[in-house]
Amino acid sequence: MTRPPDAPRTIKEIAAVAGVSKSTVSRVLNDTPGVSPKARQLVRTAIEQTGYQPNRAARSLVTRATGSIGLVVSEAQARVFSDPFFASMVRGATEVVRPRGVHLVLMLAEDKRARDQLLDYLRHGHVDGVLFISTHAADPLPRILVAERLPAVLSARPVSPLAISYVDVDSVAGAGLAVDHLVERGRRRIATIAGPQDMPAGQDRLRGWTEALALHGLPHGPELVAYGDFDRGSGARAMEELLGRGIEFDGLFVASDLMALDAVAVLREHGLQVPQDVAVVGFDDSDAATQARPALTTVRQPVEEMAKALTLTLLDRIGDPDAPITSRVFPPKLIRRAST
Amino acid sequence: MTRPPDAPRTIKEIAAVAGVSKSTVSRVLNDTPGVSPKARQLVRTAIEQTGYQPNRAARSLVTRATGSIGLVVSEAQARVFSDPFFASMVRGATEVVRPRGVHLVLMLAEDKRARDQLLDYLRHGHVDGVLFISTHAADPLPRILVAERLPAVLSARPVSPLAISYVDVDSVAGAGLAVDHLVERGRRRIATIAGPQDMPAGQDRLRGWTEALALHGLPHGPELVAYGDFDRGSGARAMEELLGRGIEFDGLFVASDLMALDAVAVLREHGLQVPQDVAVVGFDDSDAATQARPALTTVRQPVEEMAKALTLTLLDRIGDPDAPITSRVFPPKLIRRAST
DNA sequence: GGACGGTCTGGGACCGTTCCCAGCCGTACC
DNA sequence: GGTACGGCTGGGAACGGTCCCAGACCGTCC
Repeated sequence: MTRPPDAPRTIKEIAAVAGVSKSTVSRVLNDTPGVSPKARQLVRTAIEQTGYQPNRAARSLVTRATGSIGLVVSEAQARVFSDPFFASMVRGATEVVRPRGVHLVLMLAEDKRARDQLLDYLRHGHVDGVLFISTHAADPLPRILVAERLPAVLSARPVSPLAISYVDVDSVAGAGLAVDHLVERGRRRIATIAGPQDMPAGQDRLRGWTEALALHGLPHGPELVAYGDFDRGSGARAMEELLGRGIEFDGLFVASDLMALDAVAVLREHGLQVPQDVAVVGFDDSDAATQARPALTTVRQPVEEMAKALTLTLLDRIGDPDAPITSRVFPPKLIRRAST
Repeated sequence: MTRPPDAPRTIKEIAAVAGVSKSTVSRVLNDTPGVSPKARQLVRTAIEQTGYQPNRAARSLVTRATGSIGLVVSEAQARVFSDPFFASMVRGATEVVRPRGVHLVLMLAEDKRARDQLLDYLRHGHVDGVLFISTHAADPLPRILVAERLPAVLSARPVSPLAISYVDVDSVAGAGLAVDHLVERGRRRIATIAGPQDMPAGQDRLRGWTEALALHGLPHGPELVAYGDFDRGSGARAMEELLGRGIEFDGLFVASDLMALDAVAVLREHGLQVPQDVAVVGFDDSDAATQARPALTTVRQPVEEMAKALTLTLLDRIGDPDAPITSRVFPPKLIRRAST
């Protein structure tokens, strides 16, 4: 396992071992055509035997690329990390990046000062591209990156149209799945706790709820809607508000798991049973949803697959800055559990 | 804000602007003595004006250092990420690393194959050192890194003695704080749900409980102890076990917040009120502890401060491979909430 | 048989730093 | 006044790759 201390460290030494010139070794390393099969094989075995790996710095110096991409976490709070979304995102990105020898550099932009520093940093070519992770709505960073012509991609659809590739889950369809499931379970009056309406995810999930109910010919008036901000705490307030209106409902679709768990707790405090009195469906399929009692029925996004697609898109764009913008919207999946 | 397109990109151009040689510029950049105050100032303003930043690759090539450290996450599950510990760790490390221009490269080692690849990678000098994050007990990676003489530090005390710097919280003292607090609250029969006894944190927290109770002259026999594995789910089993023994207790110290939340749920299912019938103290001060109902009294580790200390230690060691091993144990703090 | 074209090869300039070394200048001392 | 020495400076050789260019070699065609 351990490499002998005199292992070749340079392309020159590999060339000597293989009996070719360093140019040929370089060609083999970069899969450049115009090398005879024999020479190619010679170099390959020499590399194999010696466990040689090219020097990143030397390569960077001439290619002017760093071989690393920034994983920019732009969020005031630590929320992104605790979000299971982040873990899956990292895992997916890592899987794409690892075999290509590209590094994932973690960068935080928690406040304005940090963001300015980061920007200055990115501008100086410390990374070849940026994988942007944010659940935050009005983040100015993506727009700036696009303007700076730095290859970048987004982990969710931006609030306003932007010349940037992103991946997202089909939130409208997801909300539809949730509603269909509740209807199938015999629920006829289905309320919703929606997310903030200045975020695409918030808008789409509400729209999905509305459209699906309309399709079923069921009520979907504003009296059945309360708003939260996706986060813990806001779900409880929204639930109290809904209950305070004195309207009846036997089904509830909540635009995020965290708010849904809040809602379940409040329902319980009011003596209502889940799912007997009110069946509840969340969104995200977070850890908390699995561990809750009762376990939460929810809508899952294929995050890891999305992360892979996103990372590939970024690498494409780095390879060719004029590569077309290719955003992909993934289909969600309903995860049936005890809350419905 | 935007840099003019003709901004100096090399040390040579800065030298021309400042009217000195590139050697002098290099000296100023590296804070090498032997530069006249006048020349130093000249160079400083030239750099200031032009927004010049040295080329990492060129520097790396000659110094044989990469200017980046690996943030190795060695954990089978995504658990590390959802752990608030991770978020604070990253924030602390970032704060230390950013002003020094050092990069944090995120590396996952989820399974054996990934670990082997990672090892190969680390050996080839892709990072200057490793900041190791793991809550897992028997991880072989730290030992290997030490053997490979790669500068590395650990985010917790290793299971068996190892020539490696680490930071940790004083778990014995933390458990003591919890017990003292329960006693102060008038509790006299205090049970515990301990962590796994093959992990330092598990051992120490149990020892702290035992010693504190002994000091107060209160019972601390094995009938008052049940074991879990720190994780969600195991706390419920342990709680059932304690209750099943039919012994009496009015206080409970649980070695992790996640297990504590489980325990509270089980107590409730058995018709017991928290804190009236049983006062409960957890450990970690996780997000979940704040959001629980009732909010959980718990023991907090100063994670961010620990992360900073740890990162500084690593940087020291990178600067001087023979720097002494300096592990630090931080004092915990009791966070009083509604569960006691 | 020579001109030509294609495939493959090797030499060497270059990327932007660091750092060694030689040389400059001014001062202090004999 | 010459020498020694100190602080300060600049030139240039590395570092390990990529890639341009020139040329070797071989087969084909007129």
